[in-house]
Amino acid sequence: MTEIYGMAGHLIRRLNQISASIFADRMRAANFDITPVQFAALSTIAEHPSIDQATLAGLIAYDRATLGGVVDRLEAKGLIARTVRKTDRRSRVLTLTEAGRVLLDSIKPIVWDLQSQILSGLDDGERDEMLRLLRKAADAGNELSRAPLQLKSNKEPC
Amino acid sequence: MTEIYGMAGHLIRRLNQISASIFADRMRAANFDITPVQFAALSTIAEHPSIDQATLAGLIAYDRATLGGVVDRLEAKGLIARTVRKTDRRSRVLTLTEAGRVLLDSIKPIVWDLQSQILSGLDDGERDEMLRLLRKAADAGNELSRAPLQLKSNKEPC
DNA sequence: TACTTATGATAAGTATACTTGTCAAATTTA
DNA sequence: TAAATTTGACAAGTATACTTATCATAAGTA
Repeated sequence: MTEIYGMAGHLIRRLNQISASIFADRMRAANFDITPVQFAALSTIAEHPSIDQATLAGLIAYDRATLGGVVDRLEAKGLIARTVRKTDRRSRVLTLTEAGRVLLDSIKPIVWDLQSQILSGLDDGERDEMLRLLRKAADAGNELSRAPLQLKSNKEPC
Repeated sequence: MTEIYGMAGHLIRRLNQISASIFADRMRAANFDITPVQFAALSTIAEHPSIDQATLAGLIAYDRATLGGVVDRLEAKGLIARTVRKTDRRSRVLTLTEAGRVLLDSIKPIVWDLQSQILSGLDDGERDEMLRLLRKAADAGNELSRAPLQLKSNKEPC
């Protein structure tokens, strides 16, 4: 019937919209004003204190320009602090504030819980297989993305 | 290690970015200036001549406001014509122009071909299974999306 | 040490992808 | 038929998600 419905790209886009909607709904229901990227950034800063923006962008697979805006908003909300690194005055070092840590701890269980809702149409076996295939496809296509995941840093660890 | 990497939402977002990048690369390589949504709109208008914007939005799972901008750009490029419907002066009726039809015919084979590239990390069996699971998950989650797919029209057919 | 190159960040511009609100026109209901 | 509701489209505002360009600072090379 309609041509696009079976296309991989179209289905992935729709599933991404569903995923984003669920995230927004659950956050709003719990009275938190946090988007998916903002969560990814907060979570990764918590695991890598004093990370710089470019490295963070690589770890969550974002381009630097987009991440700059995300970081602006997190700073405006008082969830992170941004300071110039002494050893390299070009780079801005990111750390969670106390408010940021408290918020992250509060939303983590919600974010974990909502993951299964995203694939709620699938049974347990299908969900496992879907996650395996998603991981495999995303890894294989990584370099085709405009903002590939970059796990290796060419710097000393933060 | 890093918490977000195994999450369904994160993987779906990355795969969507990969998909969008591949689409953009292939269009640019063939010297076409068309985005994925614009293709979805053109393709669906071709299948439903004289469709109105709201119905089109439902058929490609977009909200009306976003689609308004997409349609603006397609009209500005001379690919579609937008006229006021006589039987309902609120609604704008969309049709492909000759240029739109020629363009659509040119890019269709490219779009078909690029679908397999999106899942190039998977073997044939895995790809079929992935498409099945994507379809199942997207259908099940449809109503959770902000812009659900709406196949049934409450109007007479266009 | 001067010169080149690379890198972190930002700025400006485009295109989604939504939200809320408004307006006009149509439909339904009273 | 008048009033209430619904609906199609658009406007304004926010947040990604990119592109290209620029700037400042570092690092490497001659």
